[in-house]
Amino acid sequence: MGSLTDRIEAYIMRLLARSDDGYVEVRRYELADRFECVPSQVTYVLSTRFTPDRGFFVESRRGGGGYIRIVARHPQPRQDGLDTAWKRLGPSLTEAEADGLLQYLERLGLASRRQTTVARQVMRYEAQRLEPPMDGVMRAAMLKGMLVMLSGSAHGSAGRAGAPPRNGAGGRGGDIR
Amino acid sequence: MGSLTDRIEAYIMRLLARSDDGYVEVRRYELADRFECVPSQVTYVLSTRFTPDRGFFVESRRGGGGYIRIVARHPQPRQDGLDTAWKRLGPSLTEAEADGLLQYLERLGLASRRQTTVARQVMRYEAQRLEPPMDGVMRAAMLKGMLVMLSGSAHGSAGRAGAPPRNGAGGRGGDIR
DNA sequence: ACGTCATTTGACCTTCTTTGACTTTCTGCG
DNA sequence: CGCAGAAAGTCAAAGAAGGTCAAATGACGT
Repeated sequence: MGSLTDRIEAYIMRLLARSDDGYVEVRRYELADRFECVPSQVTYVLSTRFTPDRGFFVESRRGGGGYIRIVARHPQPRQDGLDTAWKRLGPSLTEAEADGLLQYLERLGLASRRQTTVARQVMRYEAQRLEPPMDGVMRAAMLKGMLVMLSGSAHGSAGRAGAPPRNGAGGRGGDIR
Repeated sequence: MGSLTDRIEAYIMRLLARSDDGYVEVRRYELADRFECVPSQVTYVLSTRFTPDRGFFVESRRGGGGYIRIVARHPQPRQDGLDTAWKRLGPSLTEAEADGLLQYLERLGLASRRQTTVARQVMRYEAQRLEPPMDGVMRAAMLKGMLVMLSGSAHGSAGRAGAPPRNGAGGRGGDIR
């Protein structure tokens, strides 16, 4: 457990959580050195885990004094993160979009790993039996239901979140800037 | 009794019972090794015993550091009326049915007045802009999302949202299948 | 015995991770 | 300007899991 990639991801996540600007700068070779791996391993982690899809942006410079800057789109776990979530919620969602939202909720500590996992699975299961236009509506609706529960206190609400997740909509080539 | 499949199933069940988050992660080859069988035997057990309609979801990842995660929809066997609620939940719901379920949740103290009210409003609003076959799907999905949040974290009361961020390493999300 | 359904196995496939050789960009300095 | 050195980027091959599928075997009911 805990592949190299996972450990590096966790490390960067920790740095991000600690910084209050919502971004961190690292040296590729320093990371590689700390984790005793080849530099390109770092590139791999960045391109598969810190994608725009998951709410991150990566910027870098080569040459002397080069660096890699990782910016989190949602820096502070804030209570009004819920509003943001509602705003990101349209009438229909693709699987990737729904996934991004679930990860977002988990990062903010609004939903637990368990909850997001179950939600993801139920969505999959249900989507498979629905015709194309409907699956998106179903995903959006499920998310809405989840948000509704988060928005009110019944007794103790949601569980707390665990560690930062990852998952994948297969980070396509790291591209760009 | 005592078929290989049964023993592996029992073993996983035990792991699940012991975990307090309602899910466990295993390595396919480790299980195969422990039970001295081929890896695909494990796949067989999972696909015949840990199915969605028995209340389980399986998520996995290939490649280095791969794993198989088994999640129980109801961490605590059958607490509250959650299970009943899931059963009453088909692929589609009329407004009246959805309403009945919301009342049911409220009666059990699983959802607050505020939550059910918001839910009802959102459903109304959304239903109005959907074509006939879809509104029902939407209602059912919203309820599913609500139930997912309710089955939150293992021990009923669970953590309070907004609890300490903490979060270090360890995260491993997963792909879904 | 015979047919059917559930288990076991095993050969082969797909996906994710790790490595390493080679390329492209920058910065600084003659 | 042009070159050296410092970073970071690319890409493809090798390694590590897990998934599939169908054939062989077993269990059971009629």
